[in-house]
Amino acid sequence: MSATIKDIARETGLGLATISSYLNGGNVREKNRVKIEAAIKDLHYEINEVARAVRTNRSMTIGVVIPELNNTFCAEIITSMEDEFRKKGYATMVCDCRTDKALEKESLAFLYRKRVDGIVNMPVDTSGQNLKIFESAGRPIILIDRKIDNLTCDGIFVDNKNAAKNAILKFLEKGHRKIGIIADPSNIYPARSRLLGYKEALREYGLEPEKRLICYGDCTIRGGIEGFNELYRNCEDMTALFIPNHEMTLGALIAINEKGIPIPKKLSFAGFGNEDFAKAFSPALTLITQPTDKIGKQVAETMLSRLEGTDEEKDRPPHDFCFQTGLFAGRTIAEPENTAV
Amino acid sequence: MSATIKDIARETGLGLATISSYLNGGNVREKNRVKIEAAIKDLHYEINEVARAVRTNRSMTIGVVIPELNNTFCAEIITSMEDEFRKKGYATMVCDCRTDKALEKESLAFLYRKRVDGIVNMPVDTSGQNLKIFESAGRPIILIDRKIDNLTCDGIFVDNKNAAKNAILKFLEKGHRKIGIIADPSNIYPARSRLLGYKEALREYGLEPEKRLICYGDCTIRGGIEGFNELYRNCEDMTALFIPNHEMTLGALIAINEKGIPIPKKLSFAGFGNEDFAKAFSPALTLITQPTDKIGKQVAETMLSRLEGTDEEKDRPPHDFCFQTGLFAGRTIAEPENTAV
DNA sequence: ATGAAAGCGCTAACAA
DNA sequence: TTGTTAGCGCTTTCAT
Repeated sequence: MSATIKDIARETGLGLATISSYLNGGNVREKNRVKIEAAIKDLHYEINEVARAVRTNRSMTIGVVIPELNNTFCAEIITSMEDEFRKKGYATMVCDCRTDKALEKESLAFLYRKRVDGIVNMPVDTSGQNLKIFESAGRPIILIDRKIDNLTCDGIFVDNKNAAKNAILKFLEKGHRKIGIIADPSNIYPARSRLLGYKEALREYGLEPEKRLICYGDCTIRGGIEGFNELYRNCEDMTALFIPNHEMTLGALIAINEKGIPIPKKLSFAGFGNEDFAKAFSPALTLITQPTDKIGKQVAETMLSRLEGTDEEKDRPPHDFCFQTGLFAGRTIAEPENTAV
Repeated sequence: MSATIKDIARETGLGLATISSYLNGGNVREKNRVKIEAAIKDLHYEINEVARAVRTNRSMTIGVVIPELNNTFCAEIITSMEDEFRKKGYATMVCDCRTDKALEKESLAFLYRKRVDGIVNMPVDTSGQNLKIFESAGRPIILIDRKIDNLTCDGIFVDNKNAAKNAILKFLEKGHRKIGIIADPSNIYPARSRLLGYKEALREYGLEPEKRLICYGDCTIRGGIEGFNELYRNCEDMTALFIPNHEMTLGALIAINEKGIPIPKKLSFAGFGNEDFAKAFSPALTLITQPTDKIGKQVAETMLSRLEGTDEEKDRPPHDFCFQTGLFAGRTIAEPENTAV
């Protein structure tokens, strides 16, 4: 259907190697360059990157497996890195595994069959088993947000412990002592860190974390709703609430509205999200923001240096990058109603 | 690096054709099937779809070009269709063109070079020029949300006129007469339709649309903020506001909050978005919801029938699908403060 | 059912 | 600089 370099060769009377050389930026006699360009235009020739890929063993594609595309954090990161990848000629194949381990495994295998040059993964399964095949094939792996042991790969993380700690300290400074949290139950890196930050902040104020104030929810809107309801049932004295995840933040807000609890009058609130989201609320939400754009760019930069860098860059030992979060100070943290306990 | 069918052939003592036949579901003697499967496991063989693609001239990839991934409407549709495509073995390559015509053109060419089997586009440029190459290569094109003339392709749309009309009728029923709208200025299909719905609803109530109540904003958060500010400046008597786009809805809410205008006491409000978003607000927002999941599934189904359907399905004349929107009835539409004009 | 061989569109080594 | 040729990993006739 479409024209091939053979067609160009025939039309120009030149050999294949000359055309190929031209296409790859090699030196071609001026006279021939003109001829080739005319033929390309004439035949609407566009290079076939699939054929090139089979020959060079480089597909110029990057695979990405994430738990939910429908998740601002993921979508923002992808937007940012896809841009960088495309600029360098790489297409991005994104698989949304719906936070399902089996689907994640399948997606990874699927992308391997597509021979992606590198893989970016925000892993649900942290055994690393499904990524081994990329490791043995020498294809770079970049992890986002979650660590995996025994796997040679770079990682891009957020200082979740500090993020949570700072938010809780804000509450404590205002006089709150009964601070609820809906934590992520999974044994993954950011989940543990966030809970750790919560506990550390409390201990700095000489408080021991209370089990009943810590409740668990999967990182979905539904998880946020159910988590809040559970917390509300068990802790009538809770004066502040922290939600360390964007989707659950949305869920908790839904549940809080359903119960008609006024924020921050009856309950102070801090969650995860971005600034625009925070400002759309009245009063504006106090939210921890994640530098998604930076994360995406760092993922791309790291991947590209593994793929196209100098030998020294390629062989550099695995490196972890860690970004600090921001805090958008809205108006949802007030003093508790009864400071006199 | 990775094993090839040659390795399998050597290990089993069989010919290439037999292995290939096995991989493609052909008949293989039981004894050989066992041998092949053992070798595959032994060598960690995974089929190389790039090589297969160059041979079959089918890359098993679908290209998608959208104006913004960071846009719930787009992200939800992609999530839904990517799922369907992957189930059938197709990977999805998404390019976010940042609502930039030049970048869209480049993305389309980029994906053509990757030889995607079909292209899904929510076009920024509605000239259709950039899609012609897919048309002549016989690769199916599916348009989302916006029409293009003189292009043989299917389209999946939303009944925007009705959506807008219904929202405006809600306002009118409550007694509102000064209803503002922040419209999309572009001359594209859904933009025009939404404005048309606005006007139709007013005329049904014997009202002539007032120019000063119609303001324009590009479909971004910033556009929503600026649009509202302009409207607010020019129309102090406005009692209701309709925003026919999700991003601008967020922007308008931000601007409204900044001015401290209480909703719905001083201003009734309706916008675009999804139910979870609506319920997170207090009071819950009245929003028009779009059936993104259905849209995504329809895109995939239509594409797959063009790609793998019977000859009759492949040659069926272009078809437009149109979905109805929903209306989530929140509590942001109240009676205007001064019904007695 | 299986094997031999050609070829998809391209790159790369070698010669000229 | 350019042309010839081989071959990337696979599928696909065509024999057998």
